[in-house]
Amino acid sequence: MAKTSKVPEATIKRLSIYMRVLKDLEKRGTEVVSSADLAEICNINPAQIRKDLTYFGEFGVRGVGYYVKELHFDIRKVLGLNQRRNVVLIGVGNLGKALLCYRNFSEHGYEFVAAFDSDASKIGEKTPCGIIVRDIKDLPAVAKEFSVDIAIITTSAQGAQEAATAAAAAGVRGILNFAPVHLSVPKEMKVKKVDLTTEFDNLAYHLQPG
Amino acid sequence: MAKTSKVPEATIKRLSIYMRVLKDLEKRGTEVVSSADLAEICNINPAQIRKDLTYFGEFGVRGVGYYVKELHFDIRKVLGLNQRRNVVLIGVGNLGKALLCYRNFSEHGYEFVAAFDSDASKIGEKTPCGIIVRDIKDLPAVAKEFSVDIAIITTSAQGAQEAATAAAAAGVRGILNFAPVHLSVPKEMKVKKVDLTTEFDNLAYHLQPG
DNA sequence: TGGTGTGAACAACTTCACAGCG
DNA sequence: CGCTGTGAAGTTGTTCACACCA
Repeated sequence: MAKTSKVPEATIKRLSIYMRVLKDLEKRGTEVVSSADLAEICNINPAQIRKDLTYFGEFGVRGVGYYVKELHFDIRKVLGLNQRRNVVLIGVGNLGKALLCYRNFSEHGYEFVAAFDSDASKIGEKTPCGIIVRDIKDLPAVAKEFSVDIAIITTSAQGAQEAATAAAAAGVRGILNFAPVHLSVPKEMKVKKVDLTTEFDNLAYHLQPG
Repeated sequence: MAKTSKVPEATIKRLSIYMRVLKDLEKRGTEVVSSADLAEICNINPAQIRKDLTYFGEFGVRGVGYYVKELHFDIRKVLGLNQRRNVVLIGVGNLGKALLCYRNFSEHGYEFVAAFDSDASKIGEKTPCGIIVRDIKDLPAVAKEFSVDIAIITTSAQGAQEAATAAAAAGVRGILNFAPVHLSVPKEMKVKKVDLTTEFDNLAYHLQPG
């Protein structure tokens, strides 16, 4: 199996969606699911689903479909979700505080181990969820102690590049960036950007007549 | 100008990014910018930028570049950002509360006019930012009073479809969905999905060796 | 029979390369 | 001369259609 010939980024994104649906189906006791069923639930073309899966192996049974439990397990493995991940957050503003409290992450195996800010007046502050804000200077020590591999950046646009550079220096390898700027990082790192204002602008565009 | 022959969704997304950069350049007093300069800042191919712009007109001057102020104005117009937009939020959990406090939205012309929940115990509660949680049943009245065109859904996965249906019935035309489910809506509506767990999973995948 | 796995056709988007113009 | 605007080429991702097999 696993001939990683060249997997589209979009496929990875969808695998994560399939996984969530499978988790749900498993909880409900569904044993078998076809690509057509999954397609219906996710609103994705069935052929797309089959193709996505075959990038990583042959998980289905012809004439039957996919065994839910088995496929769920296999996708988890493909995505590397069989271990919990330690996460830090940099930039404890409103959005940062909210994400620290967002329980969903922990349920999916992502654990906040620390939060940082460069604003001296915030350091030592205890966030609603019980995490204490630390000086960004402590990041390398924390990253080493907890083996942190993901950083969430929720600083202002101005502070984001500095945060990314600090994360890179501390050995963090993945960044989820909420600041509205492009980040330059070493090529072995992976950055994903979430740009909420862009999403709004996009809706605004489509709201226009004509 | 404006021959809307068929604009890629990706182009709209990028226009929003260009706009933010132009806003910044304008503030700094830069008068002219070339596609190469913009490309550098946004980390996008220059030809891509020129092509994106020509979907909506000829904004540049050959041999010179683009006048920052002018282009900024023109893109705002294209995106339909010359009016403020009223927004409601449905589902006042942690994430919902945080978004209500997120000042950035207001700075970009998006104004929260109300927040809703279906949980009776939350109704009447005042969020940190001063918005009072209302019964979801009041949505139609509020939508009519304020001419709401965008709803943010931050309910649980279970509550999301119901929220979307309510929004649709109230005449809302755009949805920004943070719940991890596909929403069925009338075809004249536009839904954008923000899936934070999927983003994490994506990072986890890339963290794997090999 | 029914649903997977997959090459081949198709569609969408990106980049190149250069003509055209200030 | 330099940078935009753009057809054409290239690349990437999606859908079709059907062979194949439990």
